Amino acid sequence: MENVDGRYANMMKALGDEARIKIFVMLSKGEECACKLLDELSITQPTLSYHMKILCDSGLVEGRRDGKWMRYSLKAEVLAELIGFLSGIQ
Amino acid sequence: MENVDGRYANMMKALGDEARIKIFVMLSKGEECACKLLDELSITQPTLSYHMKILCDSGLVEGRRDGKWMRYSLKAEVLAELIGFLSGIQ
DNA sequence: AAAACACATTGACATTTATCGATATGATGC
DNA sequence: GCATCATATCGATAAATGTCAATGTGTTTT
Repeated sequence: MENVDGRYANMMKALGDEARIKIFVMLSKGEECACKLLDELSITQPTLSYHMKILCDSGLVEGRRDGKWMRYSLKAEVLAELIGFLSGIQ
Repeated sequence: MENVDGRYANMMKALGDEARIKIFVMLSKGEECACKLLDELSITQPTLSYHMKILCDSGLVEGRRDGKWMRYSLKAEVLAELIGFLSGIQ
């Protein structure tokens, strides 16, 4: 999966899930801790953790530890890349 | 799956596959018949048909019959919607 | 240092997905 | 009308995915 198409396919696969796209939209308001995301969604904590890993692996999201919490945020430049790729089509 | 997030999640799920994103990029050069797509990809004819259905169901692609052939093309306005949605994030 | 908190990882499981061979459908040409 | 070509559908199957309860890990609080 390490060609160009694969990279973008991977990003879109990451966003191709309703829970994850909701998370992504929430993060567009700014950095959020996992616990905050958790109580906006009807999923368990392990499931959230699973989705966050997929989002981070795609490159579209990053997390940092802040004491007990994990704070997640968008990587705007990666999203911009994806938008650029899609805009290049057509 | 009929809320807004679901609609875009569905589009990204459609593009979240390497074969389908390749198809999508091919279609960006203009309308193509299935047979042409088929010999650019290392998949069987039923598998291509399966992928085309997913792309069409997402709204990003449409097909029309032309005699024996099916000609597929991008729906640029739907792609533009998706790009607009992503651009609204961040 | 023990308890509590926030999150990640593991193992299990059901569902979905991608794939194929075989077959059906629809159009064209003879 | 029959053979052929292009595509879709069906049935089967293996692999990937999303989900959870249970448990592990790292951090803070008492």
